[in-house]
Amino acid sequence: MFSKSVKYALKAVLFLAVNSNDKKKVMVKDLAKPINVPQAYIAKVLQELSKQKIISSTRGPKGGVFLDEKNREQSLVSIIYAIEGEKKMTHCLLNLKKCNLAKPCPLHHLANPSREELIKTLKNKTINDLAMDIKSGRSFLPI
Amino acid sequence: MFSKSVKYALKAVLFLAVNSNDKKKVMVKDLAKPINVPQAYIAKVLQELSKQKIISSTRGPKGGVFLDEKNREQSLVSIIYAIEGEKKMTHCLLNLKKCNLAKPCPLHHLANPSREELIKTLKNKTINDLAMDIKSGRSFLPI
DNA sequence: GAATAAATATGATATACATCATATTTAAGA
DNA sequence: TCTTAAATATGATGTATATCATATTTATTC
Repeated sequence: MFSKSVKYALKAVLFLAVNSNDKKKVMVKDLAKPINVPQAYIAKVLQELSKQKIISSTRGPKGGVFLDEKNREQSLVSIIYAIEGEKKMTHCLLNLKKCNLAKPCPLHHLANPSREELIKTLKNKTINDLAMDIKSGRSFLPI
Repeated sequence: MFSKSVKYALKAVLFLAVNSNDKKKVMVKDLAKPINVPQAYIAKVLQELSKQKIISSTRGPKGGVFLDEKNREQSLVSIIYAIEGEKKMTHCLLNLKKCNLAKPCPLHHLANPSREELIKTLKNKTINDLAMDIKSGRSFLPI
């Protein structure tokens, strides 16, 4: 479904949503272990997220990565698209260039409703929404 | 979403559904071009499908690959699972081992309904169903 | 039963994705 | 302003997926 990089990114951002704020930064090495992702790898993913303003960071001593209020209001798709681009989620399921509503591929009408439903859901949910679910015990972020 | 191998498999099977039967076999080389897939690659995929009885084949002169009546009644998921296994479609979206209804991951309730809807749809549709769509002009299999 | 034409089996190469390692930049504190 | 601690940039290695090539098996036809 999603690439590993996207899964790692989602886990990292959710972890930051619960465990950081502009006063409380988290070092990459302290984030890698609890979400069970290789440190060097998640570091690279975080760099990309930082570049695209999905997360915030400061360098040097007392530095770290974190989410500020603006970051928290981003949608979940923004994370996915930041890492693997939009096409992968919206492209024709059979990779047909000419697939469209007027000339749909055999899977188009079958699968697109579910797919579009999923995308809509991911567009409407913010990082903060999910963080509140975790904080209130409605969902969990285990290994 | 799906791997290339799965996409190629789906295209190949749909092509066979429309262009073959037990009296009319298709050679691999005559199948590769119209569905725009490298011949040597689709050959390998077809071998796997044949081994798993998703498609039929005979060797030697006048041989080829084709779908018999039984093949046509298989569901679309059977093709997907034959190539990439079931886990990939049903596993937790964040790859969490312990994700389940009692302790759901943050994406669980969000994404699973759409996902299960899609799987159900793919389970209920047979290859023949889609072949009829193509034959009647309701859907298309272009490049 | 020999020649031929097809799928099948096997393995080699290429490309993309995942992981690891290290040098560079930046900010804090003494 | 020097030292240190953090993220960042860059590149190297490993692994899985995709692609290519070739030898083997099997069925047909003469």
